[in-house]
Amino acid sequence: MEQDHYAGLLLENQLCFPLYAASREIIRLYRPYLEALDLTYTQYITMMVIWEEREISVKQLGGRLYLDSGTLTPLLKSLEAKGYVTRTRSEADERVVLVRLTDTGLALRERALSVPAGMRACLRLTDAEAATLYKLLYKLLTSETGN
Amino acid sequence: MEQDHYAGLLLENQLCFPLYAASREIIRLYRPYLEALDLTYTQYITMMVIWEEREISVKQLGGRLYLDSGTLTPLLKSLEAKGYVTRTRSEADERVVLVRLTDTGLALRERALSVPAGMRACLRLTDAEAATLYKLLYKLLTSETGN
DNA sequence: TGCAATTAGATTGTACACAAGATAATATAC
DNA sequence: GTATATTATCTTGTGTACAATCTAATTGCA
Repeated sequence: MEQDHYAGLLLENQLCFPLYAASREIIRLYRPYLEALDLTYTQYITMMVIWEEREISVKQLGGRLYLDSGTLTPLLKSLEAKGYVTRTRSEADERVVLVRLTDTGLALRERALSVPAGMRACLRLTDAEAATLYKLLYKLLTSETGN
Repeated sequence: MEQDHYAGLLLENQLCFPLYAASREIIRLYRPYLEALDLTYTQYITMMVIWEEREISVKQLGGRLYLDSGTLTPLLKSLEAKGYVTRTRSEADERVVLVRLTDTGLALRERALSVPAGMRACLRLTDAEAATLYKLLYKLLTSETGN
């Protein structure tokens, strides 16, 4: 009786909890790999976008990463202090701050090349499972904005 | 050529990123529901375990939630300040702090009953998709500890 | 043109996460 | 039985997250 009534509030019946816990566990697994690059996990995924784009505004970066300026501003200042990027106001629109990859930042990409394979080896999922998980996570991520 | 070489470092080819981003998005969706209960998301899942156990040590709580005392100590002090739990040293072992549900904390459970259904309505996943996702997330969560 | 609305970014304040180190209590080895 | 190791928790410091607020620049429109 009571079990049924409160079953919805049991941790083991939540979808959010394994999502939250697994996310933190994966980030924890990245730590040793990323420490060698002097990057945190958030800095790492930020660098991924910058490696791809070479130059991008804070706003666009936030759109890609689902992060706002409150998180990105200090993070980008830190990446700038490490010498991986520069931050300059756009001349075309002074509101915009453009983040640009430096040579040091580009060189870091080479050293980061081994990270993804190392991480994949840590995860005990088959390729099919990983693909299914990937699809479902993106469905979650892109579907709930309407509410 | 270059694309292939660096494909592993593209954000869109990461499994970790949608995991991380979806986790934050779901927690963001919980916010309006939990604000009415004066709980953050982490406090909410902590209360779930305490509602279930009534009394639990900080260590056991950390095992259930994958959180350490550095996170839990201030969080539990905050829950204590709100009147939902008490924190007392175990008499049997003075190293252990026992967290106990108060009457106020128990009453909060009633008000939390509507949260899970409200959240499920926000997620546009079928029951089958949710079940698959749940299974894969727990596989991730429980399988990578060996490395 | 001129001004209200919008936009991009920075700042502030609160709350995690978590590594690293400290402290006190208990268990273990000898 | 005592020295040592282990354990549980707390504390400190760093780095996110994110809401709310602020500022400055740009856009839109009457």
